Amino acid sequence: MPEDTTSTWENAREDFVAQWGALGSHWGINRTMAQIHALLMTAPEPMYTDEIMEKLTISRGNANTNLRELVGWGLIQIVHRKGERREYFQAEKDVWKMVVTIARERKRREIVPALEVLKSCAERTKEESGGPGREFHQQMKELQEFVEFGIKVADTVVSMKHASALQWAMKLLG
Amino acid sequence: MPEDTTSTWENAREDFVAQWGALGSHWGINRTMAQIHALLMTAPEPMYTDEIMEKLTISRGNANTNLRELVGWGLIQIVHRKGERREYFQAEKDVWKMVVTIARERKRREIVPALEVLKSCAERTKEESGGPGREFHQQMKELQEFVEFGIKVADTVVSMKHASALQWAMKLLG
DNA sequence: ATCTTCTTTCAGATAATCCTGAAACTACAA
DNA sequence: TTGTAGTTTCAGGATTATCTGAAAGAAGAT
Repeated sequence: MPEDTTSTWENAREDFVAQWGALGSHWGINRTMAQIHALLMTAPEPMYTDEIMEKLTISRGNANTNLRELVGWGLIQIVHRKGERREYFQAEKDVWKMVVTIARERKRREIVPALEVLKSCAERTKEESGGPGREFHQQMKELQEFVEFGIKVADTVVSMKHASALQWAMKLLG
Repeated sequence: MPEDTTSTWENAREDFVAQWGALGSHWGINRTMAQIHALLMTAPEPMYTDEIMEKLTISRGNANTNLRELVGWGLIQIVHRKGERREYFQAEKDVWKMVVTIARERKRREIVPALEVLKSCAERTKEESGGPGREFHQQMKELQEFVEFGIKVADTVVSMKHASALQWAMKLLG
């Protein structure tokens, strides 16, 4: 087996990393952060900063910032090897756990603040007695209730174990 | 009632527009596009380009581009008034329909292409007999199946009428 | 055909985001 | 204390996304 050429799985991995990065940037997630995540998701062993820098050809600062960010999201963990000082990083590989984590974080960071604004918009216009003001109020309330309901459903699903969620979804499809 | 000050509901509306814009940009949607959408969602009457330009203080080119984009997403419609040549725009106000539209478009534009890459990654590594290559293959397959399953669930939910979806969700919540 | 009103396009300007690299920092070891 | 290995920070640079405005295009009205 030639050692100087990249193996098939490593080529596929590079495509995966690139696509994950592109997907991230369409969903408001920094491309590099998504790429690091993809890299760690598919890493046979935990990796350390310099390996990641080299694989993605990015600077130390960039790698460090995005690794911290990923730790902040709870998508990767720092692990230590006995006798070694440097930090290694590993990603959660279970897809369901990953999705749950992302859902929790996005809710906390984006949905809840948006909901607060909807509530405030509804509250401030509740005295509107007619016309456009009243219509606006109704609309904000409707939107608020929809989001609150959506949060409840998401919370329920996300608190399930993978198997339960699967079973539940199968029933829906059946 | 003083006519020279902005009414309460219009202040609330401005907050809503701003927040919707911010939310959009956290989810990979151009801020202006989201703002125009918010503006039209809360417009008592269909609006035309110049009104939108003024409300959001944006250029004609920007307004036009993002209005077309919104039409492309199916989130707003062009309407004509009899005897008038210019185009008016109105947004779908039903929240459920709106969510369904967004889900359909994002699936088509982002999820399906990403799925193709997963499939290709899995396909290209199916011969890997062991070690990291095999692990990678398994992971891609798992991810692919998860996404395909997610798409099925989403399609099912999205094809429901609002009332059915609500009923179904209520049962889930217990 | 020419005018008028409205729409579209796009090159260049602007703004938002992201990245680099070097210096500062931390902590353990000798 | 000095050295070494690793981590963090952040000012300035690079890149990408977005916006402007003016010119060109379209189509009904006269």
